[in-house]
Amino acid sequence: MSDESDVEKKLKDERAGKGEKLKALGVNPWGNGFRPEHLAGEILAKHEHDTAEQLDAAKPGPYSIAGRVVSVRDFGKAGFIVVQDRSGALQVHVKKDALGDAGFALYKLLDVGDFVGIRGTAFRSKSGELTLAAAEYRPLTKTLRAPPGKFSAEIKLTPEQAERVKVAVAAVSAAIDAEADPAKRQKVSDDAVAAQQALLKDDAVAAKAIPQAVAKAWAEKQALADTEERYRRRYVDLLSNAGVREVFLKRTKLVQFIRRFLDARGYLEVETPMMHPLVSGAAARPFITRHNTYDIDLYMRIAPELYLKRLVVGGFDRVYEINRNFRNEGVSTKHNPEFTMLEFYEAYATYHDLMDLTEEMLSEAAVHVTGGVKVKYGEHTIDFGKGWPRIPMRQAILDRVKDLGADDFKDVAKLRAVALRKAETPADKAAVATMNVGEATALLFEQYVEHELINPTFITEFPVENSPLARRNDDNPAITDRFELFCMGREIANAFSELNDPVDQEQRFRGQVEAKARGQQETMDYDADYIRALEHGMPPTAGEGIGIDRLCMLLTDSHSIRDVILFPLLRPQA
RNA sequence: GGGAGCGUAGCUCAAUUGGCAGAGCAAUGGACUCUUAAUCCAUAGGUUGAAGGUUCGAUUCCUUCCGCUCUCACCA
Repeated sequence: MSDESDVEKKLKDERAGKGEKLKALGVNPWGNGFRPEHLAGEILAKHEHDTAEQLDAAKPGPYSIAGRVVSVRDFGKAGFIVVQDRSGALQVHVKKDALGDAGFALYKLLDVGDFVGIRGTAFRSKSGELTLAAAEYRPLTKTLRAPPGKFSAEIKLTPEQAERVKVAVAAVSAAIDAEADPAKRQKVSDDAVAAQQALLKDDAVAAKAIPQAVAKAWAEKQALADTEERYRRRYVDLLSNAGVREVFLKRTKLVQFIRRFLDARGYLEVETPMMHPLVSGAAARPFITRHNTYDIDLYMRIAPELYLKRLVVGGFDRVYEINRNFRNEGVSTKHNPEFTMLEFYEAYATYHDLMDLTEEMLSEAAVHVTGGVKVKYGEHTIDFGKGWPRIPMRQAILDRVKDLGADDFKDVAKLRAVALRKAETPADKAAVATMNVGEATALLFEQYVEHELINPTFITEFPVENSPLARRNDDNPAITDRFELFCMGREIANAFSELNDPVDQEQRFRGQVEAKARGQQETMDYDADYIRALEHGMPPTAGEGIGIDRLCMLLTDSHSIRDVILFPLLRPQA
């Protein structure tokens, strides 16, 4: 990770030297102009069921593909290489007979990781793998740096087979890890593979996949594992770890699904400012940036909420935005300074309608991204199947704190006393001592309930104190028409019927300004223009925000937000 | 910001109480025209994250710094 070592320079020089030799043979090592007409995955699918004899008779093709060489097995005057493009990986057989002396000399200058173009016909190798017999070999890009360790190629299996193979691979890995002597590991591995294959003899395909899967597991282990290097040089991580590619493909699928889901319901996708003159829409500390010509400071947005609601005032009564928010706060496995948020607003809907919508959207998203409503996350299985519980916050607390009664929610002293039981530091205890009923209720929820909510659960009836933009409940002015969705002990969504009473909103803004004056850092500014917009009339509206990164973590079994963000923020290296 | 842990060859990892820094893969040279973690023979590859200290001797013990991971706090 430090400066380039002599070894690194030497390895690079060796590859650069092969580039020079290519030039001497009349080939630009970074040339252009090869236009592949087919994809590896396409060719594999087309001939999936063709036998070796059928292919020998038909000689289908010629096909042309281009991609990165992820594996080379050389036999002197012939060799097998595996070429990977965006669709998958296809084996190619090169031999001196077919390419001629000149063409074969180019192949001899190949390094793993280079890009090549291949033209040839399809056949099945003796071991049954669909392979392209290269009639033309074109070096396309010489790579100066070797990929880290082994590439891992894709293997196609049904989910059931994949699960059985996974169990078998785990057994083989355990056997290998138990053998301390590296020299004996090969034999241990062979024996374990044979044993696992015997167990799966009822499923020939799965049994056959075991050695490949073991190889893949081994390759993943040989590939880039250093977390820092993976995050700093994501391109290397992506090109060497198939599992990482899969996670980000799933992320894209998730976002595409959400767009289609909302588009189909008449929502309009919009883009609102990322640079705000005021801090608004959430309780968070902002990044400050500067515009030179206007000579003003601006805040990177912490939420798009007030702009989206202005659009509802303007008549776009179903809008959504999927975009970045920026919060100048701590970094952790669950927090990145910039993160992606879905916010959507629907006029004439209530927060009850949004619970229905959310349940539908996320259960369908789970199926779309993972193939089913039951999603594995670490030790747990999350069930996204519809019928999620909807529990008022106070009820959720009462269910778990047995010596608390419904009437105690009027008694701030009693609430503080219960909260004190879990307050550990002196600072926590001091904070509890000054809390009002709403704040204490919210704290009790965090202390006793939040972490226990594994399957998706709606919590409703939030105290008005920490909901400055939400509509008051008609029957109980102490609570708001709001819910948050919890899953795996984390907040996934936050929604409420919007406050559209300009007078009430003005008072709540003033409350925020006063809190700021008292020294509270995470408050909203007074937004006079937003009040003015409400004075023009916002129809009754419900709105919701969903953290896309965290949802993506749940659906991809990722345990750090950095595993679902392509380029997470890291401290620059000295 | 607090606490705990980690950093050894290009990659993945070893190194006994503080006693000659090793292995597999990758690389280099050679053999090999159906391999798929190809195989076989040979070779080379290191400022053990950085700086300082203790010691006859430090990858190992101590201090400081850099980076990362986990965790707590703030937060979504």
